[in-house]
Amino acid sequence: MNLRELSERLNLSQTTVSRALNGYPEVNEETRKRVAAAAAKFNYRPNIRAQTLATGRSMSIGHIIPFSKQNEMVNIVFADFIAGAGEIYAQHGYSMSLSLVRDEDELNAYQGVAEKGAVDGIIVHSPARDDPRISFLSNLDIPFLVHGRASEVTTPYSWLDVNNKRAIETGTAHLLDLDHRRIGLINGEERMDFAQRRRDGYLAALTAAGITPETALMRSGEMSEPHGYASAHDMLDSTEPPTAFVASSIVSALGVRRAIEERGLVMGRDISILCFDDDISYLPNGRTTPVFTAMRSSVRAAGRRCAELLIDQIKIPQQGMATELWDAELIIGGSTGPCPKGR
Amino acid sequence: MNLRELSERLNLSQTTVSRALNGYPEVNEETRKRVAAAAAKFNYRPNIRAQTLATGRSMSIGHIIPFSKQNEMVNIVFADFIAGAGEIYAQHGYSMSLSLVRDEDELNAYQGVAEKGAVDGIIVHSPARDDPRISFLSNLDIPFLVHGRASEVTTPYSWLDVNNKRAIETGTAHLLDLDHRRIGLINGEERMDFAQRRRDGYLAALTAAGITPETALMRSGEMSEPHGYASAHDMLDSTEPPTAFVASSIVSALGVRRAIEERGLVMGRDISILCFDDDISYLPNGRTTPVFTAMRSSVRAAGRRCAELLIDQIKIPQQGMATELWDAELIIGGSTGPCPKGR
DNA sequence: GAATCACTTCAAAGCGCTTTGGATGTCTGA
DNA sequence: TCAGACATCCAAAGCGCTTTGAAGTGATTC
Repeated sequence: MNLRELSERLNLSQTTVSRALNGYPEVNEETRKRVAAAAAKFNYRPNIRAQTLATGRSMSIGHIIPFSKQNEMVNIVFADFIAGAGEIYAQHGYSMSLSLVRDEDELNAYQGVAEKGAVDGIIVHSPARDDPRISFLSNLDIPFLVHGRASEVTTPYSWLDVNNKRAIETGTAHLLDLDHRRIGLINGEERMDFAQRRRDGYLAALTAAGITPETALMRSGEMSEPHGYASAHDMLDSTEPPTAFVASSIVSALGVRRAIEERGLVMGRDISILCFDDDISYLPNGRTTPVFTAMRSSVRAAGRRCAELLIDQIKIPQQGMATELWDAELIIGGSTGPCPKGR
Repeated sequence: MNLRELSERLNLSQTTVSRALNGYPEVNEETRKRVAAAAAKFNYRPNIRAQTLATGRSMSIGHIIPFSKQNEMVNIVFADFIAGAGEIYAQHGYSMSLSLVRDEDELNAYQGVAEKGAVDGIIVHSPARDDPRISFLSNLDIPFLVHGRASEVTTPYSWLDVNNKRAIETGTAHLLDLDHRRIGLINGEERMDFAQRRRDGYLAALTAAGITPETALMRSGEMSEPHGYASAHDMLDSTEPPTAFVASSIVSALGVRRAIEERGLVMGRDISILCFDDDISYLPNGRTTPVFTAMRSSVRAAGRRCAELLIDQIKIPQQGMATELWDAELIIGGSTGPCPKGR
């Protein structure tokens, strides 16, 4: 059943039927009801492909995931992000188009997707410090929004980010307040902008407390359980082991905890852990009493907000760039405590 | 730059240009080269919306995620699955369309997406035992493939599943071989087909060994770390605690481990854990020496294969239903050992 | 009674591609 | 010399919708 058939059955023009269905004012209320009834009766649904061709809008938002970064990207955090974004897309009648492309094809993919008119807007994930995608997309004349920032990119662009530096600075300062002096950092890959900023926050807090950072206490790598474990394991094996850890994600924190407990040490008493908590739905950090003391910021909420901002931008293109900086919240859990005496 | 413009510059008809670009034989090799050169020069890309309207194919596969099941669906496993599927989609020129819909709208969403012609095929995730989506989609005349099975659905459909029953039966038997007699089961939600089958496998193994199952030793719920922890915690508190656990996912196993270690018990010596391991990329179960003894089956590989099967079905609709049953592999890790004497 | 207006409706022209059904010219073989 | 085969190319008709520009009503106004 298509529009022509439906309009023939109703003895109306396609114009009128289309307008009735799309809520245009210039159609008699009675006619509109007749049309609506017939549409329901014949189970008519406008063909979306024809619709997008006619309107010039695809009603879909693109997310492009590069392959080699896959483990970083199609990850635990990404899943929650798209859950949030998808919620908003649904509300506004948009769908989400995911494409996975080989790393070296990524820029091409953006271009392809934009010029082929497959999507109305693009979300850029996990930017690196000097991410080429941003200036590339700027030249492409398609609305896009970055989840995160790219410090070294100078062209203006829309973004939403957590204040990673301040978050980790606050978290580290909290450990310092508990008299910890040797604090290990287990960071994400530092070519990622957020990881770099977190490192900056860590360094800033130490420096403010008059402590000289030690490279032996700073690790970076993928935010996985084994990497958290291995990093903590190494540091705890050293002659001057840390008394506290800052972990860049709850997944690495799980690994750190394992390394601690493996030694018969008690988390929160013998060794403290503070981590960044993206408030992931199925790896929750405890409901009433959080397991880990953490800097928390919901990535799902970020997904929702990114979607809103991007849709705004698509609807009203002439408006300027949108930028939003969120602060993470310090959550006190059971994983931190005062530095044991004499250490 | 569109087809008309391009063909005018080349002094050729749209037909010829289109055919040249799409590799049809009835075009002179020299002409084809001219066309290709011009297309590259003017950076021409066919508008995908026009293309899909003209061809009647949308070149995209739908994945629909219901809201209330979100925590089950947009989860750790789902992320890896779509990573696998997306890889294959990219190879075949398909894109993936994700939509999140409220639970009560889900059937409508399938219908909408199918009848509006938004996608060429659909992947159904995490079926329940009597999943209404399957017969619904069967009536909708659109290719679809279920990742998992729905035991109580009688209409034929295409699916790919892991032999969950056999997997957990094998795993439980392994624990029995180690002389464990009290084995706790920490399962997923049993309205899900896979969870039911895993329970069946657990029961079958116990029964075969002449052991009467106890409801006190069987839990089901979301496959999260806290649920794993809480379930194990409870069971270990009972008067006759289990000496081994079967966990339905590596995430719940992490919780079980926490409950064990919290008591100062050693995993693999005092208490054994066997879990189902979906071989998730960023929660890997150890590389050379697995942390957990597990029944392993890669969900990413399943995603890849599901995509292949579905694309096949889209390309050759007249072929019958595709079904594939995969066996999980027993991986011996450090989390299991013989049952301590006298227990 | 003519002119104006608001309210409805419609025919037809796109949107940018693919594909059908020729048309044209060249070449072959009898 | 001419039918048939072959190789190339093209005009035009879709695909199913939206939207422009115009037209047909009565009702209202002067």
